[in-house]
Amino acid sequence: MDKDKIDKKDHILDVAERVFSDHGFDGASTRLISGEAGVNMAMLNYYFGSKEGLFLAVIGRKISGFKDILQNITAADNMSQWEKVEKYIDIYSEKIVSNNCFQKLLYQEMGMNRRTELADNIRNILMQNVLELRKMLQDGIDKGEFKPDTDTDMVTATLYGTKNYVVNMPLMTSTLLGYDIQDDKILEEKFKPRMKAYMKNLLKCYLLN
Amino acid sequence: MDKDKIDKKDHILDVAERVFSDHGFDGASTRLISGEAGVNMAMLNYYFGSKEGLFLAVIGRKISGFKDILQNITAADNMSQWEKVEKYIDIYSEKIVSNNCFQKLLYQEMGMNRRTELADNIRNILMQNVLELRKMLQDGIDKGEFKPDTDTDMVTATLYGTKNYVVNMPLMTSTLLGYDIQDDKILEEKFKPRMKAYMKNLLKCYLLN
DNA sequence: TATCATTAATCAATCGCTTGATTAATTTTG
DNA sequence: CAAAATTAATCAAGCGATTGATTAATGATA
Repeated sequence: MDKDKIDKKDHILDVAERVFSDHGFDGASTRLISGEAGVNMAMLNYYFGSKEGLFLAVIGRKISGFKDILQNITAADNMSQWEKVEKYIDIYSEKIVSNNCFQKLLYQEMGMNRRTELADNIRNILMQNVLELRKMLQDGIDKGEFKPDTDTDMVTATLYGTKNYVVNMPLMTSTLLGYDIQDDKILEEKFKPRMKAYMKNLLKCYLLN
Repeated sequence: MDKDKIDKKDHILDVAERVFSDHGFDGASTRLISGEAGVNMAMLNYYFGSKEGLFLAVIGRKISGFKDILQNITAADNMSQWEKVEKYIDIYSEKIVSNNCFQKLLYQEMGMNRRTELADNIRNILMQNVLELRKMLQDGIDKGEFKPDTDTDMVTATLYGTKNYVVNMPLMTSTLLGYDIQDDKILEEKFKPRMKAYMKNLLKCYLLN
């Protein structure tokens, strides 16, 4: 069945996502992935062509959809630029924090300086989101809603960087914050609201006149 | 000669540090490291016992002397809390940005969830710095200099996270910022000042009444 | 000082093993 | 039956590590 095939591919992708983010691209062997997924090793190549193809598929699956969400925000005419930023923070916090497994994966792979086609692809995809946010900020400046001396690029770095810092080093930040952010319940009830409130507050002070 | 031996080991460590942070632990093969360092492969094992030993040596060398930078600031009595924060930003930007190679290495290792002695050591050392900053912020609140609703822990995440984001993903942020932050000259003349100014500005808005 | 002994440093070659990928054979499916 | 899916077996390449041989440096001896 086509259905079963898709389900199976999806299952492989689920497992691969976890294994990749636990061990990194190099550290995650195809044997380990296929073993954990309970499928024959050759299936990975059969379905995804190569290890890199599998990795791309993992990433591609996650990224599709996020882009659309962003453009809905930026396109909206009935919102002030600040309201858009707030909305962006909400969506971003909600989306990414619950997918920290994937996020770590990205961040790890991007940190490496190897200029492969894979890395370039990822970079391009991420860049689209980043540029979308920057545009949102720049529009706010142009409309006189945000301070004219706003460093839009650094604000982007702050938004993404703050979240990455917390999520990518859970063992450290859990000590810092005083609760275990790897616990889903705590993450949902404590960290997400805190992250949203803080981020809005921080950027509000910086951006608004 | 003893001198030559130390120099050579140091040279290997220099190269290893770069290669490790470029390719990650798994991605950096001993052949690549020894090749780039211009030494025979066997020398790595001869000097450092194993690949992991080499990795430990790279980190160990950096870690020594990391501590007392901060305490000079926090101890100063003739500065306002905000001035201390500014000073901290200056030192931090200066120190870390120029060591971004090592920094990337650290956070890469921390990102992986393997609980090794190595990872724990790194965490502890980083934690000392983090707590120092938090104390500085808390003092500011207690003295009524900073807003009472300041989220000190998230501020530290922002400070460290923003820098990490830029430095750890140079190929992406260089596109974003419009210049190559891997170029030392540009880093020194353009990025460092920009980073300092932005960070002070951002936190000033958020912290001060 | 000159000769021998010992240690440290370096090398090419190679070990056993794992890697990602492919093959050819087999099973399942429609 | 034909096509698609799945398997075990196999491949060359690369991995970290080790080996034994060789050279350079140092120490000991007389």
